[in-house]
Amino acid sequence: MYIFDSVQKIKREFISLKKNEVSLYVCGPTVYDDAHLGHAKSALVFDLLSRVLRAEGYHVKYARNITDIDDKIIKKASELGVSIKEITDKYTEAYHVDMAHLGIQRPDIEPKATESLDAMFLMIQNLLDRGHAYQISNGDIYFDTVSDAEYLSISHRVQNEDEKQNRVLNSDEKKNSADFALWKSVNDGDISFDSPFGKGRPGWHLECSAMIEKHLACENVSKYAIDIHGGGADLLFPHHENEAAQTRCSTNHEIAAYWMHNGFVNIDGEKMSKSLGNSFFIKDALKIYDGELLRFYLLSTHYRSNFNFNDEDLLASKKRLDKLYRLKKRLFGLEVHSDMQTAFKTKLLHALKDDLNVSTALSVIDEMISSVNETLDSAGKHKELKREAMIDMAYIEELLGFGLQNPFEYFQTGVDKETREKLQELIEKRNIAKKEKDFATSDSLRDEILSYGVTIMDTPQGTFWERV
RNA sequence: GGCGCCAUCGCCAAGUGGUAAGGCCGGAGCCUGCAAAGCUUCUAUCCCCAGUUCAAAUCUGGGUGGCGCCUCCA
Repeated sequence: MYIFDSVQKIKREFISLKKNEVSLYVCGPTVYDDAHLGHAKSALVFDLLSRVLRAEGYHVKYARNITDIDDKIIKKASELGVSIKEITDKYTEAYHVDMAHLGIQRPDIEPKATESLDAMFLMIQNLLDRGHAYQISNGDIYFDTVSDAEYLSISHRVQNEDEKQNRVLNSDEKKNSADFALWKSVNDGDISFDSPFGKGRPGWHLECSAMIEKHLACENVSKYAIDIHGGGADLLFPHHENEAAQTRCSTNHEIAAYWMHNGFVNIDGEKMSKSLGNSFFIKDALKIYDGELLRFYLLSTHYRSNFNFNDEDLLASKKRLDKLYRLKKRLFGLEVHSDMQTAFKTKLLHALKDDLNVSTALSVIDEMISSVNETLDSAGKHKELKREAMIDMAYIEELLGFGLQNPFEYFQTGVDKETREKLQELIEKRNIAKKEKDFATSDSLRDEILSYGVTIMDTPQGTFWERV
């Protein structure tokens, strides 16, 4: 397995801290609103990663957090006059529903900030004890960035002159403008939590560091807490930089051995943002597109590239996914359960092992589809070939998470029962006309069938219709 | 302004030193009563300039053009 480490900025061979085990932590959503396509992309990428690692034989411990303490949640709750739990429960559930539609497996652990406060207190106390944090007069606790010689080693940023000047100009008690809050004290009756440091709420960077320590970190094994830490590219700074600093200074290890950051999703060439009014929520996309198609499309480009979501490309993806299902149609009826290794399986995994090279993986799939179709065309009954193709298809389902539907239903989704029956009736009539070589009638029947927004195809197995 | 990423066929997109994968669209053909589906086949020298090398899309330098982060963000 090779992984592009976005901190070292090179592709590195992946060597796990513990033999055959991988700990993976991905920054999950802040649950104050519906998830958009960007959340989908990130969840999809790391879903794929965990599948590939498992296929490689690793026992994967995958954690993706739910940030359920956050100023935006509190703001929304107070605006609506409800508890933050009402907000977070609602959007956590919505997140799970969206992810399920995209075929994303649930992570092994889904830690919540509200359930990890003990770990945060411990970390803050450690940082205070070790002289990496300080409390100011209003009760806020800050991380002292100057006390960490390695600060900025994750993002490779350099402190500029402005920031140094800010330090002097700053009227508050922060020692350095780059210092960030570990604990915000709250005295104004806002929603807050009790802590050894007084009432308040944790800084958002702290949540992830603490949850990693609590749920994933392996002690005394190496100089790293976990194997892989992932998230969106925008999290590299300041979020991950600060996470790394907190962990480094409060424990005896660095936070992660490998860092992975996925690229952004843009809509028709524009950045998704609320101010532009083009946030594309998953639940809205699902009203138009099949979840599996969205999975296929969002996964079709390398995870590190930025992704430009648009209808034209999505249609091309649909046609590509259709090919897979057409082959599945041809193989329909065959039941195969086998762990048999095939050349295809080896090639597919090999592609994905290379930093999740999905493009190559898809080309391997396309070539398999073409090759099987070709053989099937040239010499009808190839039982062994069909069996092997079925095994290969099952592997695609397992590794990439698409191709799971019944192939006939896949092409017919969204057509009601009444129409189905009508179509079946028309097809039978047409087949009779065809048999009698009454092509004028059969063609007019076909026109009628087409008017239902479907297309038909005559095959050796009979006549089938598909939604256009 | 600081740090960084990217530029490959009409479109999407791999390849990162050894002579350009794959998909969509399009052309031609096979199959088909005609279609559809499937199959066969055709279509790029890699933004520009200079350099390194036996050899560069791949490395170096300089342009040009996109984009990201630096504030909450997947």
